[in-house]
Amino acid sequence: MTVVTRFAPSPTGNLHVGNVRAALHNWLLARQAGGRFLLRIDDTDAARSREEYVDAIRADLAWLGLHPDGEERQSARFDLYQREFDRLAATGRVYRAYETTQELDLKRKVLLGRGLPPIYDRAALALSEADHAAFAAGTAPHWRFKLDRDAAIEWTDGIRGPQHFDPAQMSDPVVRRADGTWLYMLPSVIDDIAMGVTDVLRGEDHVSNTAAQVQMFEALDAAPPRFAHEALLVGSEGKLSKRLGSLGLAELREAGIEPEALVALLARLGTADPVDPSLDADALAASFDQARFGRAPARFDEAELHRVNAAVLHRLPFERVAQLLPEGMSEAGWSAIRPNLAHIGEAGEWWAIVTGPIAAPAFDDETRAFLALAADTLAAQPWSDDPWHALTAALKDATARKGKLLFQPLRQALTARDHGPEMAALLPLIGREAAIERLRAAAAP
RNA sequence: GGCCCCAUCGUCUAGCGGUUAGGACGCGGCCCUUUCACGGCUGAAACACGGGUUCGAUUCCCGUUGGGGUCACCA
Repeated sequence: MTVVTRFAPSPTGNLHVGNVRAALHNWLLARQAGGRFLLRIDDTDAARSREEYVDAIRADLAWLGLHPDGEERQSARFDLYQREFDRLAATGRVYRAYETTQELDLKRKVLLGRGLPPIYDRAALALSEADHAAFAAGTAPHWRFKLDRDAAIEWTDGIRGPQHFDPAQMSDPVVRRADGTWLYMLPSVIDDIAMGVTDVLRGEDHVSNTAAQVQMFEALDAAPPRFAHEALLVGSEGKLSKRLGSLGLAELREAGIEPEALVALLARLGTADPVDPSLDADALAASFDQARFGRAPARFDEAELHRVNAAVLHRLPFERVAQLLPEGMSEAGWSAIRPNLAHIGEAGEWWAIVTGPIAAPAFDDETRAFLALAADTLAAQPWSDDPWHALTAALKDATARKGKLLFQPLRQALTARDHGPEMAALLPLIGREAAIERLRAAAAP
């Protein structure tokens, strides 16, 4: 059977690192199996869902290169939910309840206060038709899914192994609000069935949802998909690291992170496998393995992301970055400068140094004389393929200078910097005339 | 509080009764390089604690401590 995975964000905010990891892993899982990766916009909560977030999610996935093979939208599927809901109502698997939010809150607090788990007491299940009629006059019901408390819930989790849940320890989940709108739990199951989802890979914050949903699949006469729940990511801020929910893609992008870097890190973080900055998505997919992920929360370190970013940058081909580079920067320029970059934005600084003008430091008399000689030497020499080595070799013969004393003044006069990309690569980019000019300027008193 | 996960170098982790406790990132050193970076080699660096079980525990069991998740008319 073809593998079908899905990423099901709700458009109530921008994607963050945790979301993206889930999306990426589902994409990798589908891709390695030659299956399909679907995007499902879980916008059942009309009050919190916003169209701009839907667009942002699509844009973020595109930026990362995680192109969905299909897209669904829950707000367009309410008819389907109604039909399936009716089936459950007919068999008594959903029931009406009338407690207000405040009442439920109170019940929970009382239970918690007595050291008991806050499980719904099923009071509504004992209501008679007369009770319902009485309530119906003033209150619209919300609906709960009736868990089968006699059926132990079990599944083999792709990451956590065999799972057992006692339905008696769980509350019957509310699946429909009093205003008739849908809650996440049931539509998700209905859609997973309708969309043919074979593998549900999500964060471990969904484990208890899965327990309830396993019974929903059965109640709808469908076999549950394979489930896998991965440990969440935590931030690296201090000792009390919090769950990572805030770090958005937008700010990562602004910080100069390339999508390939985020993909490379997120594909491996939590496993023992080395992060692979090779830019090869197929290789990442081929080696993706749920079972290799640890079950303890992994720390997401932004500093590490920046390191991976540098490694990725050093491999990015010119065609990939041409649009992002300063006007006029050539492929040779990219090749020369690339190894010295941590973020692509820095390319501009170096290119500005190549194109000039530059503000070289002041030199002492002796060094100025040397730089004047360098200018003359360069002017007298034919411009070769490797002018840097031709120049330094000639100067080495003509003067007593060598090593740092030889090249450092040249670098400073030519680039106004103490360090940087290899001069052998830089000098041809600067060009003969400009180089002579810079040396003469630095030699002038 | 109930339930569910988890605990190995600074970090991510391998390990599935007897290992010089392995790898990756980071860090130190060396090499390469007429700079920095890149690259190559190399070094330092860990089994949370207390009880068991066993000839022998990092490994199995129990507890303590510590982390994470969940218990919504959010997803």
